[in-house]
Formats: sequence, structure tokens, C-alpha cells
Amino acid sequence: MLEARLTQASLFKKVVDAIKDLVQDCNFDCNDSGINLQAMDNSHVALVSMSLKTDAFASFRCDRNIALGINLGSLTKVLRAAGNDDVLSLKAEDAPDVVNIVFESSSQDRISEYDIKLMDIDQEHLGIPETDYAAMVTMPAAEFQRICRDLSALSESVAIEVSKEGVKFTCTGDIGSGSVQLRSNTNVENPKESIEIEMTEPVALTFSLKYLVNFCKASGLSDKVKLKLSAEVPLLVEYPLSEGTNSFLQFYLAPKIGDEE
Amino acid sequence: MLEARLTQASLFKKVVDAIKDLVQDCNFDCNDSGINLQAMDNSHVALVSMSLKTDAFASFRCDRNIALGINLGSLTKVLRAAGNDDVLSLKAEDAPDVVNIVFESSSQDRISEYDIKLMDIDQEHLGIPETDYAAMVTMPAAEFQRICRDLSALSESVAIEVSKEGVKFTCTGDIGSGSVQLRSNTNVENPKESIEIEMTEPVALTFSLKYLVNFCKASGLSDKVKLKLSAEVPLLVEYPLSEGTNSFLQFYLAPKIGDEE
DNA sequence: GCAAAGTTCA
DNA sequence: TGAACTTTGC
Repeated sequence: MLEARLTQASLFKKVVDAIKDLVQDCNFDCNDSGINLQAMDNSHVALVSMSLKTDAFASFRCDRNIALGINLGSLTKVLRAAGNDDVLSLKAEDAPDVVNIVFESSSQDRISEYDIKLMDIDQEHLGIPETDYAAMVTMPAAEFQRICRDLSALSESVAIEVSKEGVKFTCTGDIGSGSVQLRSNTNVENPKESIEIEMTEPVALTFSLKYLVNFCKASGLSDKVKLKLSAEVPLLVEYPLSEGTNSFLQFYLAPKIGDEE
Repeated sequence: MLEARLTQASLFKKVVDAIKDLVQDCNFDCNDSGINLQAMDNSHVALVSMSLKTDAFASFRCDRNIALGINLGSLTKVLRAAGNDDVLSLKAEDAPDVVNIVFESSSQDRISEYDIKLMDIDQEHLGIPETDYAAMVTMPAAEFQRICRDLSALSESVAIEVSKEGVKFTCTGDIGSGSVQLRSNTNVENPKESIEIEMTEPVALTFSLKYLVNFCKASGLSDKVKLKLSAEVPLLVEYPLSEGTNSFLQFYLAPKIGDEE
């Protein structure tokens, strides 16, 4: 059986919010290392990968591997009933029909309990190869969100170019063109604002802004986002979850081919 | 060529925000005295006139007269990408196809650059006659905005009556009637709150509230607004820009005839 | 704590 | 497309 307890329901709410527009139904794979999720988006262009390790939970117990096939729309409806500071518990039997979700308000005066019916979802196994990325950019999540939103006003796609000086986001559309250039910098006074670039070779790739804007819904989950790029390989957009637990929410997005100019 | 630099992108953002709902496309006329704009609104009831003198810029250079025909919708999209405290630069060639807009964040770690395509706009020349107004009211811009917003809940139009005692805004609608009366006063402790009236003869005119509410989007640009009125002549609503540079944003609105009761 | 902006729903 | 609600910045 599974019994997992999160002290902040908001973490789970935000994770589900960030992926529900990409994926309708998916398996939450539970085992003794935590809860994992991997799913392609409906058009098979993007891939979501989430991992909540046991340390991210206030308490965690899972004796056997359990796959909870959940409709994210239903889950969203239920999670809407949770206060952000509620304690959230997930419970399931070993061969479950339902997942049981309990919210306890911090004052403990209110306990809400929901059961969501599970579904069988074919586990299309997704081999994500380990990649040594040519370039890795760490930047404030809010800034990345801002850039994607700004540029999406001009174009459908954005070119991301990483060089040792910095990272440049460029796009061209009907009304004109735009570019945002960030210089790598270590802001000592305000480390949240730092922009870090690790690079073995320069990379320039083009991606759909619609998807990037979508990924950025996860910005509330983390101060920082990591962009990892290599030529001809999907971009990896990574948000760390629950600092120091190795938990993460990752999005992969295939580059647009032939548009890179 | 044109090369103009504003230390506060927010000034330009707010100016464009305040006029974009009145005018879709218009010429920014650049010459060695600064940047000027004049345009009728789409229904030819209101007129916008903006003048940014060279002193309003951190640096300004414009060798020849250049008319930049810009779609304000496109410009808004681009300006949305500017931080309020960014340094904004406008650049254009002598016979330009595009205007180049650069935002530099105060930390200088971020440089965004946009090109907006220009369009040819027929310069319908707008002769605005110099008028000696019968009455001139100077009041806090926020207060004028509040009054217009409040009264627009009741009616489509407002009567503005200026007498030597003060100014009175009156309207009548289906659910009832409303009026706001302001007495002229010089608030010595808080001069921003002063209401000043200069008058050669009493005036009472009626105007569309929809337009006035629209004009009030400029309230963020200035603490004060000046209302200038004369019988049978358009109302002039004036916001000074960049204190002490003679720059301004003006709106003219023709009175409603026969509605004055 | 309020106003403006964005997002979602009708 | 507009309106209401939520969210964010001042």
C-alpha cells in the first residue's frame, strides 16, 4: 500500500497545474523511492517527467510498485478543494481501484477526503537517454517565463543561442523581430538573480514558444530553472522541487528542424 | 537618423497605453525638437496630441524630419517586454523600414532588442487652433479619474460646469443621477491635492464619459491634469510629461450638442 | 491593502 | 469576445 504525506498541498497542486494542459491521463508510479511520472504530451512533441523523492514527503511508505492511472482533469478538480497550506495525504491499496486524497487544514479543524477512480493506462515506456548537454543555463524561473511570454507576442518559435558570453533568445514575426540577451553573471547580493552558464560548445536551436510558455506554468514551483541544450537533441527545461531532495519537474521539447537558419 | 534615449521606459509605455485604445496606427514625427504625435480617434470625435521635447530624453539626436508610422498594437506588444526601469532607446534610419527599440535593464545584464516594421500613414494635417479658454481647472489626475469612473457607472455623459466657486460634474442615468462638486482650494501642506480654477466666464458643457474614462488612462503619467473649456469648443484634457520639459499628452473632445439641458 | 494585469470561464 | 476571479506588483 501507498501512504504519502506532503506538508504543503500547494506543491502537488502546482505540479498538477503545470502538466495538466500537456497530458490528460497519466500514471503516477509509486515505489519505495518516491512517486514518478512520465508522459508524452498529446501531440508527442513534448515529454513531462516528474520525480518526487521520499525526502520531499513528511512521511512516505510504499511497499510495492503501484501505478496510479489518474485523469489529471479529475485530479485538478479535487485539488482545487485543497488549501495551499493544507497537509495532503495520498493513499492507495496494492491493487487499487481508487486513490484516496485527504486534506487537513493546518488548524486541523477541517478534514476533507476524496476518492478518485483510477484508470488503466498503457505504460508506453519512454526511454530518455542520459545526455551530456553541450550547454546548461541556470536562470531565474520568472525571467525565463517573462522572456517566453514577451516573445510569444511576436512569433510562434524562438531560437535559443548559448555562447560563453551569455544566452540569447531571438524570434521573428509579422510585426517585426525581437531578441533578449542575458549575460552570464553571479549576483552575489541577490543570488536568486544570478545567471549561470556551463558550456562545452556553443548551441543554437529553435523551439515552439507555445510549449515553452506552457512549461513556464511551473515557475511558481522554483526560483530557478535550468535549460539544457545539445544540437539535435530535445531541450530539457528543469525545475527543482523541494530543495535538496533531488525531486524535479522536467519538460523535454524537440527542436524545430530546418528553422534554425 | 534618429537616436533617442529615455531613462524610464515606463514613460513611453504609459503614453502608448493611454492612446492605443483611441488610435490604431499613427505617425511619430521626429525632428530636432523632439517627438510629436497627433491623431484623431477612429470615430473622429477625439484628438490626441503628444509632444516629447528633447529635454525629456537622456540623449536625443535627430538630423532630419522622420515620420515613423507605427501600429500601436504592435508597439504595445513590444513595450510589454520592457521593465519599467529599463533604459529605452529608439533608433531609426533616415528613410526607415523599421524602428529599432532597445531595452536595457538597470543591471545591464539584460538587453532586449526589437524591430517593428513601419507603415505609411497619410498625414491628415490637423489644424488645432490656439484657443483662449474661458475656464481652466487644474486638479489631481487621480481625482479626475475617480470622478469619471464613478459617474460612468450611471450615465454615458457628464456635464462639466465651471464657476468661480468650483467645478461640478453632473450626470443623469436610468438608475438615478450623480454629481461631484469640487471647490477651488490651495492646499498649502499638500500642493498635489490643490484644485485651481482660472476663469474669465462660467462654462457648462457635456461630454461623453466613455472618452473621458479613456483619457484618464494617462493618469499615471502625471500628478495633475488640466481641463480647459470654452463654450462650443472641444474640451482640452492635458497631462504634463517629464516636469519642466514642456512635454505633454493632450486629448481634445468635442462637446455633446443639445444635451446640455 | 489596493489597483492593475493575467487567466479562465461563459 | 467579454466578464469575473485570481494573482501579482506598488
